[in-house]
This record gives sequence, structure tokens and C-alpha cells, in this order.
Amino acid sequence: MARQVGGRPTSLPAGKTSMGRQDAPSDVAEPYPLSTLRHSVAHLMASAVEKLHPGVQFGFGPPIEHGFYYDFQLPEPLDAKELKRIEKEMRKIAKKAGGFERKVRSREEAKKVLAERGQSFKVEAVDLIPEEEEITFYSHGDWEDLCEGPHIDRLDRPFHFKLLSVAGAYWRGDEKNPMLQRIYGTAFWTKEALDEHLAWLEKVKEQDHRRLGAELDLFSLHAEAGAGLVFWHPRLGAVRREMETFWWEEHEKRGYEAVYTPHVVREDLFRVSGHLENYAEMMYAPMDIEGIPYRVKPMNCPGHILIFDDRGHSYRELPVRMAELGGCYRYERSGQVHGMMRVRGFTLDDAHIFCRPDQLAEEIAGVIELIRHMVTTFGFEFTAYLATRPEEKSIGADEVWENALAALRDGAKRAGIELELDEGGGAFYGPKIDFKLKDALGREWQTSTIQCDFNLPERFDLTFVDSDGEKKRPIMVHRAVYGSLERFVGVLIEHYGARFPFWLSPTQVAVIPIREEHEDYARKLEERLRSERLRVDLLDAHSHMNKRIRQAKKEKVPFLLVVGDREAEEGTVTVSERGKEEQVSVPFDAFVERVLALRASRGLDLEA
RNA sequence: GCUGCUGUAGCUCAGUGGUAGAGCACUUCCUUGGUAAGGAAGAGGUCAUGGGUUCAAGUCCCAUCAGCAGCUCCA
Repeated sequence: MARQVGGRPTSLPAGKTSMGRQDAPSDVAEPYPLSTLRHSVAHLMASAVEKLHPGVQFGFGPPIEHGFYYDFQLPEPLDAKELKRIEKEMRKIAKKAGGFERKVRSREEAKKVLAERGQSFKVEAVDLIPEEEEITFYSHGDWEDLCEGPHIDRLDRPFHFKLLSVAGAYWRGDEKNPMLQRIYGTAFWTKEALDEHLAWLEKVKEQDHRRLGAELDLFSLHAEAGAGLVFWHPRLGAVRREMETFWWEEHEKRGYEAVYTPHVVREDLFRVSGHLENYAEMMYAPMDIEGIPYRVKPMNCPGHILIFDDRGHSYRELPVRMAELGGCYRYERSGQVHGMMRVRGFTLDDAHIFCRPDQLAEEIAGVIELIRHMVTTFGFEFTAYLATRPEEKSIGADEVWENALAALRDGAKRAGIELELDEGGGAFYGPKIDFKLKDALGREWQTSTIQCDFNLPERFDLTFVDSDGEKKRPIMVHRAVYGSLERFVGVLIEHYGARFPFWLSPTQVAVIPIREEHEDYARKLEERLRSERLRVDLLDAHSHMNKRIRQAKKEKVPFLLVVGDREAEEGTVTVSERGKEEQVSVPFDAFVERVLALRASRGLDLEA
């Protein structure tokens, strides 16, 4: 039952991975692709579920990137304990099930057989299979399923699996449809591979920004403040300040100018911009100020437009590049908010470029260069996606959309990057290039974006005076590097596992005097480091030295300076560097010089 | 929003309708220690919130809020 008709796309469609069905060599470690194994294990799981829960109705059960799932409709909820029972039953069935058998049925017969078994979702699934394709069934033991295949030959081969979680999922991914129970699991040919995957899952859990955020005093969320609203603590405030400084430096170098705009403005502004028409369900409700409705901004663009439109512009002054770290609020449904990654109040690292049509591709190339420079500084690889016009809710003529797409393609070409296609993924006002960053654990995050907009200039009737004295329409580019500071810092926490590069570290240097009598010397070091605007923490001698070292290491401080008699006398420090076993004694001045160079380089490693 | 689950000390978590617990963290004292857990004592709780059942509720029921795994949607 791998056919993904109408379901969510999966990275490994089972039908595309066919190897010989009957003649696989039995003496190799991986006789079939993982997706084929996982799909077969999904069948095995479904048969076990039916054994334990007669009357269950089946949905889809495909292999996915890291495993497989199968959807079930059952009167009773499944829980973790039940997963154990199902696993046990699966092992039992696998032992005696023997091989998979393939059977072709006519469309009518298939529906009849499935209807007799009460499998109404499967009957619907038959109708989703294209006319010209064969309707096939696969069985193992006495259990049969509508399925495109392929499968491994026998279930008594050695392989290793684990059921991981259970969650709700709409039939065919549509929230208007009934919700089924989905069991996720994974399978590998070897125990080592399974263990490695489970270790990866464990690491993902350990590096979860919500866990690290609480553990390391980085940020908090509060029920009494409301869902999706983030409180940045001082230690993460330091990281944010560095991110902002870096951001402004790189923007000012490229001709961006800072602007500041209000958080709450008259609703009419969003009527003109089209937000009320196209974006209202994402906006906070209006508030009444002396009889006039006001709205909290979900985006900064209308404000920047007011600044641009406050006076006339000559073609000579374009492009105008306006930048703002603007606080925005968007209504997210309660089930969507997630730590710092998905919030209701956030800071867009926003900028709008107003330019002439002949400047567009060059501007886009410039933004791509900026994004590439910044995200690689953080150590990310990225993929760029070209997102085209959405099917519902969009504004503007087709031709305008085509022009914008062409400019985005041209800009990418000039900047020398490849574009993947994201059909229908554009904003309501124009097409865009979205960047997905790949983190240290191999996961992708959507952050940076470049959006072409021919529509807002139209709506606000923006103009500039061209060289021929005629009024012309400028083009607007919306763009963000971080996307939102909240999401980006969340990604950074997970990417680094909170072992931030030196320039970003909440605490950069911990000074640890061995005994009380060394505190004077330690304090001198602290003052000097602080005068260089380094973030330093003096852990005084009221508690045991080992305890203080343990604390500093737990906080993942890049450099610990341990100082005692010897150091105070010689003017040195004994440096314990994050990730290294051995300690080295160096003159304090040399240490300061080293870390200042390291900070200035914004290097990823502690070596400058 | 939907399905399921969860909410007990700062953190991780025990707790069977009948007197609220442990480890770590914290405070004080002892220990003066050269690179990841020295010792002792102490303090810390509206058991998320509001209703209900009961002689009696952390425990059972309902609602609300928040969180978790997903689905759907997104920066």
C-alpha cells in the first residue's frame, strides 16, 4: 500500500525503488533498498495491528525519509504500551509469515474485495489509482493489502525495526477529512544502523533548543503571558546583540539604511496594502482607538512604503534600501506554536529595496550574495527554492508574475546559485526565493527569503521620475536573512548544541581563581576582559574549584582561565579550551590578543 | 484548529481515594582544593487554574490555560 496518491509527498516513493522481487541474493547485508524494507515492515505492522485490533480500517502506509508510518482508524486510542505489544506481535508474525505474494485484480473486483472487508478508505484509494495502472495486492501469511509494491521477498530475513510514536493524521492530509491514528516506526537491515539512527534521535532530543534554552538560562515562555511569546534572558540577549551587530554591519556595507516604524497603525493602511483581504486570518484583531480601528503589524512593508512615498524620488537615487529589525505579531493556531521556531510575536530582519526594473536582477544577485555570506559565517549549507504563484489568494496579472520570476532566475544566475522549484509556494503578492539551511544534524530550516513584489507599488501608487521626465513605477523587493531572529536563534542553538562560536557565546571566558587569595588577580583579569567588551564570568572561590569548573563546562564556555600562585606571579593564565583535554599556560596579554582576533574573525572554531 | 498524551520543588521525575517524596540545583557551616560530583545541616509545594463527585481528591469527572508527538498551515 505504498501508493502516495493524494497523500503527503515522501522523499522515498516506494514504487520507484524496485529491485528484483524473487531473486535477491540472500548472502548480502542489504538485499533490498531501505525504502523497500521499511514499506514491508509497514505491512507487517498493519497485519499485527489487525490481529490485535480486529475491525481496524487502514489508511496509507508508505516509507518516509527516516522510516515509515501507517494510518489506522480505531475506536480506541493507541499508546506507547500498545506499541510494545504491536512490536511483539510483529516479531511473531515475521517468523512464520514466509514470503510476500503479489496478485492482480480488476478494478471492480478490488473494490468488491475491499468493501467486503469493510476497508472504505482502501476502496477510495482504488479510485485514486490512474486508469492505466494495474491494481495489485500483496499478501504475507493470511494478511493482504492493496499495494503497488515492491516488497522484500521474505519476512524471516534478518532486519531490525522499532515503533517510535503515535499521532493523529488526517485522511489524505486534508483537515476536512476524518483523523486517523498514525504509528511511526523505522527499520534497518543491521542492528548497528538502527542503533545509530536511535542515537541520532537521542542527539536531536539533547540539542532541542527548548531543552537547552531552559537548561542554560537562555529564554523562557510563560503561560501567564500567552502562547508563542518569547522572553529572551540576558545570556541569549548577548547572542542576539551579536546577531544584530553582524546584521547591521553587513547591511550598512551594502548600502542599506536603518529605519524605525510603529508597531500599531491604522487598519486602513492594511486595507490599501491588501493584507486585510489576503492575510486577515494571520492578523491580530483590531483595537479601537477613539473610534478608529488599529492593527498590530504582521509585516513591516506598509510602513517602509510610507517612508518611501513621503517625497518624490529621482531615478538617480534608486535603489533605496530600507532596513529594520521590526517586531511583528501574527496569529498562529494554538497547535502550531513551537518553542522559538514558531511563535506569535517575532522580529523580522526585514528590508525593502525600491528599484527600477533594470536594476532588479542585480539587486537580487546582491541579496543572494549577502545571504550566502551571512549564513555561511554561521556554518550552514543551504538550498535555494524558487517559489511560484499560489493557486488560491494572490493578486496581480500573470505577466507581472512572469517578469518577477524571470528577474529572480536572472539574479540567481548572476550570483551563481542553483534553484530548486517550489510550485505554488509564492507569497500572495509575488514569487520568491526561499533558502533552507542545513544544520549540523542534517535537518533543513526555512529562514532566508527574497520576495519580488510588483503589486504593493501599484496599490500605493509609488513612483519615481525617470530620466525621460516620466513618472514610473518602482519595483519592491522584500527580503530577510534570518527570517525571524527568534527562529534563527532557535536554529543556532540546535545547530551548535549551544556550543556557540566564540563571537556569539553568552559567556566567552570564565575566570576561576583556585583559592580566595587568588581572587584579586582574577578580578584584574575580569576587569581587563570586560574593558575589551568581552563577556566574562568570574567564578569566585567560595565553592570548590572542581565544582566551578564543572559549572563552566556545563555552560559550554569556550575558555576557562584557571589562576593560582604561579599565574598571579608570572602574569599568565592557564587556559582550558572547550573541546580540548589539555591545558596550556600563556601570558595573559597573549590570551587577550588571541581572543580579540578570534572575535573579530567571527570564526566557527576556537582557533583564530 | 484537529487527534492523542502531559502538567507534583528551580530541573529530572516517583507518588495505590486517607499526614506531599527522591536525586540534582539552592542556602549555611565544615573542607583551602591545580581541571567534571568532599562532608553535614537547612530551606524550598495554591500538586497548572476553576468547578464537580466523595466523609475524604495530587489521585476520579468536567471545563479552561499551557506544554508534548504529529496532522494541517507558516518566518
